Amino acid sequence: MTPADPAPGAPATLRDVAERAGVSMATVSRVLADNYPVAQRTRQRVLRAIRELDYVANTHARALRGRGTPTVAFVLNDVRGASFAQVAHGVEEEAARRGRICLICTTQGDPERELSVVRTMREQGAGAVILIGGVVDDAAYREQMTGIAHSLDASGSRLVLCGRPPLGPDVPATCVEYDNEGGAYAVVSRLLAQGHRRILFLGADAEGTTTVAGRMAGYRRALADYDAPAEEGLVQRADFNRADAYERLRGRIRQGVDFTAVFAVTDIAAAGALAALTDSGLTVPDDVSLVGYDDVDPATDLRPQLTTVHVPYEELGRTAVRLALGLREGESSSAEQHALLGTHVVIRDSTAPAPVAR
Amino acid sequence: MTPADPAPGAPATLRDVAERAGVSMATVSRVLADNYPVAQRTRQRVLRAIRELDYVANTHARALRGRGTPTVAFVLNDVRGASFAQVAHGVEEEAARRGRICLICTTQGDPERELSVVRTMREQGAGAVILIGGVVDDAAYREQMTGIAHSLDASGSRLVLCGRPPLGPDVPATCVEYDNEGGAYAVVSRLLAQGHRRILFLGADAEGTTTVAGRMAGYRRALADYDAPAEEGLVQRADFNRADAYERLRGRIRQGVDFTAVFAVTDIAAAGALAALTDSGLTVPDDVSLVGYDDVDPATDLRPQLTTVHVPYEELGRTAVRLALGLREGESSSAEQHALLGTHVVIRDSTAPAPVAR
DNA sequence: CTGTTAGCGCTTTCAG
DNA sequence: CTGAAAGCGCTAACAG
Repeated sequence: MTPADPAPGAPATLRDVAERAGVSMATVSRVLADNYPVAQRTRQRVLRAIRELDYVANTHARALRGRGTPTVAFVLNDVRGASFAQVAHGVEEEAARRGRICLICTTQGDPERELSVVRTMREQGAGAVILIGGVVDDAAYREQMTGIAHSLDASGSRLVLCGRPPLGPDVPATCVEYDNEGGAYAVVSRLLAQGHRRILFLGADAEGTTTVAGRMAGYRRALADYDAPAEEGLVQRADFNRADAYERLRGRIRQGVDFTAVFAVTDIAAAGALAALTDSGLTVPDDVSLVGYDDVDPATDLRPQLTTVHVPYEELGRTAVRLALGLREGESSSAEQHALLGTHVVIRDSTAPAPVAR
Repeated sequence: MTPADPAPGAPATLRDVAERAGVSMATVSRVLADNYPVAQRTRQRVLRAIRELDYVANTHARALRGRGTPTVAFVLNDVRGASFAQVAHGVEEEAARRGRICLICTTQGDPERELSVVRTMREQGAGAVILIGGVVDDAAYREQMTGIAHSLDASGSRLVLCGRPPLGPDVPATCVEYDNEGGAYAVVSRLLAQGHRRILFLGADAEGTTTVAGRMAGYRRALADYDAPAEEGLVQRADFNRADAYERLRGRIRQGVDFTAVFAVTDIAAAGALAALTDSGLTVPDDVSLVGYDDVDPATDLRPQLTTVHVPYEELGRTAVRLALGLREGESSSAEQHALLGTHVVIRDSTAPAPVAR
């Protein structure tokens, strides 16, 4: 074995390369960085040594020295959700375009774990930490997030809240929202304009996460504007998944159908709702109209096709990265550190005018 | 400003903490690691300084010194695919359970980018690099992967091929497959047993990726076993998405329906196929039977419900992590570095006996 | 053009 | 129990 060979099991180091090429470490470093004149012959020798030893630079040592590959951290509940996956894709895309690598971490909806993940990201030296998904917006949460925002800011990083309300004017955090409440208002208004008066809200959560709260606010505002009843009884709880939406609505229907339309809080819930309605012998939209929220791909296959609210999820992810990184690079100013993306209703076949008599 | 305060914009370092607490860096380090006796009073002082300075340890410096948070890298085409997202979830889960953080990277199906991502992961010092998704299994690919496997092995890491064929006995790589060909054989056999003879294969790709090739092999073997015609004309090309499957099948139907069943290469393709059949005035399963592959969640909403092949995607991800990390930790032996998970047919409502006459 | 040197922030012997 | 000091692998002055 050549003396310049690295120990087996351990990766080759810059020193190994230097020894094998018969040059100094600095020269190897310069060949790698390619930002300094190096003689052709020397460069060739170094490159050969690199190839022979299958050398790759150690990111950690680089990062320590200041020149680390800046990463973008993206924290979400669960990769399996279609809408969050879309945001993740937007983030990945924009991060890649800017030569950043992207770290995706999941929390399984546990705020505890969210904190620990953010901490890890800070240790990691991420250039931006993007958080997405609804949360329970209480004092404890705001305080904690504000702390994180300041910590991140102090380490030269940036907190981005995506699809969550802003923390306040003095908190150094970027906020990328979509018009959650407006989308709900628009889609429910449409139902009301079609003569529906009793509209079931399906998918209220016990905790009151921001996403659901916003959609419910839009629902309520629309009802108020049309003088429709806003009974507590028309708000139906359900967990954030298809199965629970199905079960809850089936149960509800068994106790009598006192509504002519259903506003499902997500397309996934709408899928469950559609099955529940159909399985109960109700026809959509003739007997009951149905609308969803999110406009995710899988909803394409619902029959009748679902009227829903389109959310620009991918754009949300791209914007988050753009603003956060742009800030450090002078592309965007701190005045632009709040974006509100529009939503719009997509009309398909799951709604019809309310039946005249029931 | 206290002299012990770190420069603004830069994170606090261990030295800052030490100065503020009036102890040596070593002591702080020991408090952090909690693996050495430290006097109660001293520990309290240190902890307070840590809190006051909002200190977090620098991962890179730690990694450099040997005690880095070992990461698991997961490389896939696109987070938006439901099946890959499931694998990703399995990986996340198992990695988290073992205290590893998980780095998810996407390649957009570009082999070039796959290589560069793997390289980055090696620089990063990932404990395992998990690759998933079909590939074109040619000599160039095998050679390249073999190289990567050896490189990773030499750096104390491990390459895991997930849902891809193994590279060979002498290549230090872990392989976690599912019975791709067997699943296709089983589901096509079922169609044949129901009297279907002319079964359209929908979703052949021009390149011949391993996933499609395996499913096609199962299809062919089943046809052969039942003496059914294996005409080239019954193999229909289509890209890996719903829209193309729809278009291709519509076009095909316009030229005449010379088949009684369709085997769609994925559930997503099946969704497109179902729409194409329905839009062409054909009833599933009365006129044409339809089967898919993957058993992903979104397929739940197809009507009629789709008969398909279940693939244990989440388990695939968990197994990948378990084997790769277990190897280094002595839990699994190198003999177990190949796993073949089973698949099975899930019978729902999209198939029926072949019509007697057409 | 190339080599020497001084750290980046942390852990870990080895001496108190 | 605590501190001093040596490096992990790399880059960036500073000298040749």
